[in-house]
Amino acid sequence: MASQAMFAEIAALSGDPARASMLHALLDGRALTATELAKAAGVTAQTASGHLGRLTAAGLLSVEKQGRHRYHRLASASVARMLESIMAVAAELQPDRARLSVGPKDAALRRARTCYDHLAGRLGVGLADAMIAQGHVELTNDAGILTDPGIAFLRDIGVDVAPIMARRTSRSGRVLCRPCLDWSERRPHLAGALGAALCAHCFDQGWTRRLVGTRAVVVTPKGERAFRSSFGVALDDRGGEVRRG
Amino acid sequence: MASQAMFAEIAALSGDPARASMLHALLDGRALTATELAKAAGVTAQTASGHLGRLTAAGLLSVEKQGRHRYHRLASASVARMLESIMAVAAELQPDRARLSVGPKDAALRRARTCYDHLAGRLGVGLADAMIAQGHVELTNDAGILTDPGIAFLRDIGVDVAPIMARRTSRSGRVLCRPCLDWSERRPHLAGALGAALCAHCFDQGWTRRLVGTRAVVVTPKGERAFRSSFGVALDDRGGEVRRG
DNA sequence: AGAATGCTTCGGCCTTCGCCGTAACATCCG
DNA sequence: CGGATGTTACGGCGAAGGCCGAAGCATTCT
Repeated sequence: MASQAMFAEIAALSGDPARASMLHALLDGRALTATELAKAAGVTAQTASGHLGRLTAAGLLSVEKQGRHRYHRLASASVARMLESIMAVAAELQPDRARLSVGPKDAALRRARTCYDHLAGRLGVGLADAMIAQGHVELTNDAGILTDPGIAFLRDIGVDVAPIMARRTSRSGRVLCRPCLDWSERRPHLAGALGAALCAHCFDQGWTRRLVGTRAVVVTPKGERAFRSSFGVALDDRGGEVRRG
Repeated sequence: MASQAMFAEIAALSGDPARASMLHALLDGRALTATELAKAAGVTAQTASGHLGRLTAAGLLSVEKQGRHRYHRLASASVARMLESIMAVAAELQPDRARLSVGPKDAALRRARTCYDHLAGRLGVGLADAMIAQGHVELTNDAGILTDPGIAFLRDIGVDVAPIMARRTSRSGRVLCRPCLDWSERRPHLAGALGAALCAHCFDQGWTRRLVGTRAVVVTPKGERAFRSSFGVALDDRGGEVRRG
């Protein structure tokens, strides 16, 4: 089968440590330069250039030329989903001891991060849990549904629901959404159009801010208040559970 | 990050052509012996043994000893999902010309095959489409929902709905189901508990039968009648579209 | 017990490929 | 127009690992 060779090629490209680091860095959906990616992977610019060339030639990355910079990004959402699914397996196979002995950078990532176009980590799972508790969404590991009160809620807090509504089913008009297994929390959070819209809203409103050079995001004081008042979510700074009020 | 190394290891393991062939062969959910997998990968038994040892050590496969045979299978559903997601990317990146120039084995695979625990190919997509048309399920690329008439329908034709009903959401009791992007049809078919139950029923009733040494399945005459009468689905043998009556 | 089958281990060959140093090309800046 | 910065091309080094033949266990069959 022809696609079998393609399969192996894609997996092999993702399987080199340096390239894996680059893909990992790109998993937050932003476009990064070759130099930034070289630093992320811990290799020289020449080596990174070679890797990026191969990833782009295969179609996993797309490049955008801007002046003397070349911005690389994941070619499509399906590539992001593939990376997520590999991470899910990695998390599942990861011995528990390795998950406990991690540095402060990991702690920040586990607290809140972006996952291509939506929020993940304790924040992402916490927001999902809050919306479930309030009857705004229903979620399983396999699928999810956004309820009418949930649509009203999102509209209330100012989320642009148009891209979400565009995906409702043709027959009943119900709004389905995609869950994404959180590799650090091992529970589903909101992905798909809903997760993307919610994430975009958080950045627009200044509730969250990206940390440079990492996929981690910080919750601003304004965000703390908003998440508490609108969602009833408070993130414990000392690594504990998410609390719902 | 510790999981980053794990990520690269998993992808690298999946990225070798011989191992990719083995994983591919195991994607139908059955357990195969080392010799069968060696033949599938086109390598000698010694080489296959080495590969299988590495895949098992990493946790991607699980082994079951039975007499002088050792049966290998995918370790978990998340591994199967990962493989599917890589295939989805491969299908997306595949140039169209390569998809047209394929042999008869590919034709059989595209007509009907298993995808870990559910049906795929034109048959899988056709069944999904039929259930959508009759209002039994609603499906998007991201998620799906099984309607009350759909539950009744499945019960009518004798499907064991218990494992499906066990997954309904806690609040409203709605039954969500997982779509899976079909790499040959590029459209979603039914996966998750619903897809697994439906697939199991097809084999139980003798509607479909596995072809030895491949993931392809054949539709029996009895199956032809059942699919036509219960689903309104007829598969065109000459590679055309699925027809709904 | 002896033979056959399934699988694994070991040793050696050989290709692949990741890496960097050097150097060239491209773009922006003063 | 030089100089600085970002990126790519080339060549060579070295390690990793895939492959097989030969041989060794383990299990089953006769």
